[in-house]
This record gives sequence, C-alpha cells and structure tokens, in this order.
Amino acid sequence: MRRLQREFVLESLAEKTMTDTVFGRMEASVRSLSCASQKPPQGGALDCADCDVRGQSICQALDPDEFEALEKIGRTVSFPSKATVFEQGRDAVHVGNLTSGALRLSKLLPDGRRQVVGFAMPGDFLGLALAKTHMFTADALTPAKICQFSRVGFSELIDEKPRLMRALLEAASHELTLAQDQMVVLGRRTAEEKIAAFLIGMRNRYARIHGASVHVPLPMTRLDIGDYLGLTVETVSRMMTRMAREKTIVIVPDGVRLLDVARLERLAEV
Amino acid sequence: MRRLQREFVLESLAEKTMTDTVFGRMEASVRSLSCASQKPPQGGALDCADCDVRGQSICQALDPDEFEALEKIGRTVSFPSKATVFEQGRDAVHVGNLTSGALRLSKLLPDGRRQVVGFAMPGDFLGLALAKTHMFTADALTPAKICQFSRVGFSELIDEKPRLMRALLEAASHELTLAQDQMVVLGRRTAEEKIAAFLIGMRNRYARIHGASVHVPLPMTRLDIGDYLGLTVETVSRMMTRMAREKTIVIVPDGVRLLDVARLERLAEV
DNA sequence: CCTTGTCGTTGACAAGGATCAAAATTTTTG
DNA sequence: CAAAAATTTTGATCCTTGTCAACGACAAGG
Repeated sequence: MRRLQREFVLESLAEKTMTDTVFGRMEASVRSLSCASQKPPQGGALDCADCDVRGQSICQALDPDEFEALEKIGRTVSFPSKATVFEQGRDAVHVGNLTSGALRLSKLLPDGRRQVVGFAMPGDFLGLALAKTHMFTADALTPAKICQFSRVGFSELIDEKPRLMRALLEAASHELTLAQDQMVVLGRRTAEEKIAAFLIGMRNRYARIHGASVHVPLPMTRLDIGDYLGLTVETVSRMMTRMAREKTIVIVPDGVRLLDVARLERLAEV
Repeated sequence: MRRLQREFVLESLAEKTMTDTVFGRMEASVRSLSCASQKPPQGGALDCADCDVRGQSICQALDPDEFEALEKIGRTVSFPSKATVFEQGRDAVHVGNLTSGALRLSKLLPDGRRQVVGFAMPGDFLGLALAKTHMFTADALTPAKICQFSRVGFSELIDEKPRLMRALLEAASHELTLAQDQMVVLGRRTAEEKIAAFLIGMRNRYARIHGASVHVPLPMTRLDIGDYLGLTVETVSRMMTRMAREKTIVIVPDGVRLLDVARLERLAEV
C-alpha cells in the first residue's frame, strides 16, 4: 500500500488553505493563479450564441425563456492547465458547465491515497449535487473554460424553471449510472480489462463531442489513469505497453490510437 | 479471477427469462413467486398515514396537495425473501419506495462475475434514474414491502409537482455522492479497511432509521458483502474472523456487534 | 546550455488477496 | 427430526498486482 508521506500531505493542505481556490473566490484566485501560470483566469458575460456545447449541456433542454434567465446569471471563466477549479471540503460558491478543456475530479484520503472519481469533458455540469461543500477536487488537465453560475442563484432558479430542474435530474441520473458502471470496473475487473474499459469509455465520450474516431487523446497522466482505475502508475504503463506490443493500440504523444477496437470492446464488455 | 461457469449463467438467465420479474409484471410474478416461497407478494392501496418511512423517504418534502397526488397513483407490494424485485436489462414498469425490508442491488457481468452496487434500506427510492430499462437487478434479502408507482405516471407527476422533483433530485444527488465514496473504497482501500467502511456505513444507515446502536444486523451473506467490496467470500470471512479475534467486533447470528467503534472509524476514515 | 522536475518505462522482488479444497456450521426442506 | 442444501470458516498454495529502484525522454526555467 503506497501512501504519500504524511508530512507532504499536511504541507500541501496548509498551502492550499492559504491560497483560495479559483472557483471558490474569483478575486483571490486571479491573484493566486496569475503568478503561477501562463494564462490567468478571465471572467466575462455569457455569449451563449457561440457556445460550443449548447447541444451537449443541460442548456439543450431549455425553452427561450429559461435560457434567457440562465444566461443572465452566468459568466464565463477560464483556467490555465493545472489550476485547481475547486477543492474538496471547501464551500461551493458556484456551479457551472464545462465548455472547453478537461478536468480531473478526485477525492483525497487523509494519508495521501487518491481516487479519481471522474474526468469532466466539455458539456459536463459541475456541482450537480448542489451541495454546500465540494465533495471532491477539480483540477484543470488542459486550459479550461467554464460557464459559471452562483450556486444559490442557480438553486433558486431551478425551482422556478421545471425544465431546467428536469435537465439537472437527467444529468444527475446519468452520472449515477456512470458511477455504478465504474463500481463494476473497480470491483470486478482485471488490470487489463480496466485499461480497455477506460480507453473505450474515453473514445465514447469523445464520440459524443467530435464524432467517432480511433484517435483518443489522453490529457491525463498515467498516474491519473491509475488513480481512476484503482491501479498503480507502473501497472497502467505495463498494460498499455503490452497492448501496444500486441498491436491492440498505438501509443502516440498526446494519447492512443485504437487498432483493435473489437478486442478492446470484448475486454471491456459489460 | 473466479468466474461462474458459463453454463450455469446461461441456465440461470434462461430460467429468469421464462418467469417474469415481480416488479415488472404483477400478474405473472404472483404466480411465479407464490409457488417458490412461503409468502406470496400482495398488492394493496396506499395507507400513507401509517407508513413507517414517511419521515425518511422523498415523501417527507411534499405538501398535502402533492402528497395526495402521489398517494393516488401508488400501491403497496410485498415480496418474500429471495424474490427478484426487478432485473437488469428489463423494462422498468415501476418506480417506488422501499418501506420495509432490505434489497441487494447488483450488476452481473456476462461471465458471471457480479458487483453489488448497493443495498436498499427502508426509505430508499428505487428507480431514481427513471430510466426505461433497469440498470441493475434488485433482490429481496428479507421480506420486503414497496410503495410502488407506475414509472411513466410518476415521471409525468414530477413535472407538475416541483417539490417532488426537487426531492428526487436531492435523492439522486445523495446517491451519487454515496457512489463516489464507494469508488474510493473499491479503488483505494485494503480488505480490512473495506470491511470497516462497510460496517460503519451499515451502522450509520441503521442509525437514521432506528437510532444509533452497536448492534448491526447484516441481512446479506458474506458473498454479497464480498461482491459489494470487490473481495472474495473467503477474504470477507477471514477479515471478520480476525476482527472478532482482535475484539473489534463480535459476530452474532444475524450480524455483528461493534466493540471498538473508534478503531473501525479510524480504519474507515475518509 | 545546463539544471531541475515531471513523466513514462522497465526490472527485480514481495505481498495481499485470490484460488482451490475441504471441514464445520447453520438453514431449509421433506 | 433427519437429510439436504447453503453458508461460513479454515488451511495451503498461487498469482496478479504493488513496491522499490533506476533510467531515459522531455519540458520548463534560470
């Protein structure tokens, strides 16, 4: 059982306590992030007309009236790669929609072990539970844009806009189903099957956004994949190398190319 | 990797295909169940006045008007122990509220491996996703009573009763949070920690119903616990025996008694 | 350009939990 | 109440995956 040094974890937490998270408090975060990264987060009024994920997000189900109400309370925010969008245990000031980029959603155990509970992709809603505190940490894997709303404002809005609430319920249901599928992967699958399920899952998610392709970009590291699948980096690396040797995939700079999709699907089979 | 014999699985599926599931079709199920068990399922009009779980279920959030509408479309159904309430892949005809007893919710892989995704307790809502087909199988661990509604009827009702939809959204959010916690358990915890987390989790769930107690009934088998935690029966048995030997718990006929709650909570620590 | 840090890969070895086998115990059923 | 079936427990052994260590590739930054 590999665990991060307790010392490191405490240090890390202390550091985080001093710099407010970006999603939590705009003002503070602009400061804390702008010095640490190439691209400071920027806010701006919504321009839903040229939103890339209108078709995939909860917005798709809204009528013009509701859409306008939503547009009024929202603003777009950008985060550089590696920025923390919000943090487990903090007050949830905002909810929002990821419009571009990718996020890693993870839970940290007190001794440093980490479980990645998901990866957010464009169109995904952040803060579905509408909980007062964040149940996990969200970090940007790539530069990311979020269409952001005040949690309380949004929570009040859905009580007046049934279709919006319905869209949120559908989204939560969908997430719950995905979470249960992931339980099967974590509890009852071998390392090889886990990797196959992950790659097929990523391919399917990209398919909804860009259309089907054997090229699967992987913005996350091997460590992230391991923490998502309940494996170590080494096992992830070994399995992917083996799949490449067996001509099931090709490893390319930014991800993988799937050569034998049928074999992967058989391994990942529900 | 232990897998059930393919032969057995197919046989089992064939058998299931012939006898309709209880939740799916009342008429058929009364037949198929009454011959296999001591207590045939019975239907009846709702009497919410003496419902045991009014305080815990989604009903708690309703105003009188909504409550009446719900009472009108519902009926109670009883299932004997071991009965299948509904089955993965089948059409979801009903949704409902478990009012007494306990259910095992599980997903089956094609080769016979099984993952238990949860245990339903009194007050839990069944069919949160409102999906057209069931994503998992629900089996009664004890005689169970369900307050049942037509899925389509219920789905239409929530569009007219915002508070009911809100209650459902809260329930779905809560389930999603639990599912993510379980991902951490499955992905990043040792066998001993898994058992501790399970026992503390069960204690907490009973606490919401009956009040805090060190006596934790376990209506499920060791196999069920193993399939919930991603372990084998043998490991579950060994770990529980070890905990008993170390005076952390006492194994009693219908469950366990927690002796060293502090130690268990430390092991299960988030 | 060199240093530093991160990430991915590979090898040797260890261990936690799985598997196989069988006995003990409890529950169900005729 | 006895027989049969299911469940739980225990022991011996195996193997998949984790752990530890080291190296190479690459990017960021001084």
